[in-house]
Amino acid sequence: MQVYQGLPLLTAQPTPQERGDIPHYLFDYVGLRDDYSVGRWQNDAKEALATLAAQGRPAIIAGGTGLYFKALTEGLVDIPDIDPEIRAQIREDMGVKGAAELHRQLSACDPDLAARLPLGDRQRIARGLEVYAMTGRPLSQWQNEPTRPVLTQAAVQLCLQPDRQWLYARCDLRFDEMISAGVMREVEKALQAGRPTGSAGKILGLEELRAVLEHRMEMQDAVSQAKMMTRRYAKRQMTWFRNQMMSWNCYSEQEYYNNSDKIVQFISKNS
RNA sequence: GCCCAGGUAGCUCAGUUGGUAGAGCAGCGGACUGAAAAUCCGCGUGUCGGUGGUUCGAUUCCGCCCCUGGGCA
Repeated sequence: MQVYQGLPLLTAQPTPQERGDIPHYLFDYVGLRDDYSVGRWQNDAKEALATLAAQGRPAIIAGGTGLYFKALTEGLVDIPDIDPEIRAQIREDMGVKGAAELHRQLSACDPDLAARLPLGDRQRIARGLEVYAMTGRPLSQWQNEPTRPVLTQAAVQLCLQPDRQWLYARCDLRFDEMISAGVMREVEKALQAGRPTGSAGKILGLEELRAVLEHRMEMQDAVSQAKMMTRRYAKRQMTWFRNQMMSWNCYSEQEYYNNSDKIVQFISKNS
């Protein structure tokens, strides 16, 4: 979400000052109405890494999206881009016919995928259908192809796993700080160009603040709702980290908060 | 002080004609291959305010006490 333009506060992007001190890549460069995906990010990341490598500078890749890290460490299958019309049609069908009906359709063209997807998983069902419609080949077959990691050089893999209560308190504080930093003005301005159509529409807090601007919701309710969504997201991240990044070096909040020196040492020793 | 109405899960409440209780939201666990700040799947987590009594058995009936809200003084 930090790739999007126009909402640096709401997406908690590094400040201009931070960006001035250290070059940052892949922030603030995608239109709010653009389609974006792991695939595009993977390509952009590959490019940025090559740029840094050419300069002989080390890269620090920071973020909280498990899937994006996975794309880096394991790679993605080389599936062609989907025709926007196909995509739009399937999304419309999803709204009109419902997930269960599309799941039935998926069973016909990709039984293996359908078998492992719940009837309600709109997003993955739609993905399966659009890949088949675009390529004539089931997504489950595509996914059997071997992938190549994007990260070719050895990397120090650090995973921060803070205490749950501490983390939730930070989530709440984060949103309060956004409000006092003037995020409402930022959102109002960003929405003047029209509503985000793609994944940018899912930016945490955007929907709630929009409802406030349109007088459909009280500020107080919007804030607590946005905080709740943030906490849920953090919880999902923790689940991913716990179960998908077990081989990473994990630090709990207590450890990294008090022992940042140790972490810096660890990084410099291992890189 | 008196009279009502309440005290059941973290919250808002339902319910048990007496056999230790269930919804929504919150929360917790899990999945994750191109929308991932997404999309899903699973799971009640409880001294039924306290204390005596009646009863084989009380969260439920009765007494007293405590707390909250409203009314009368």
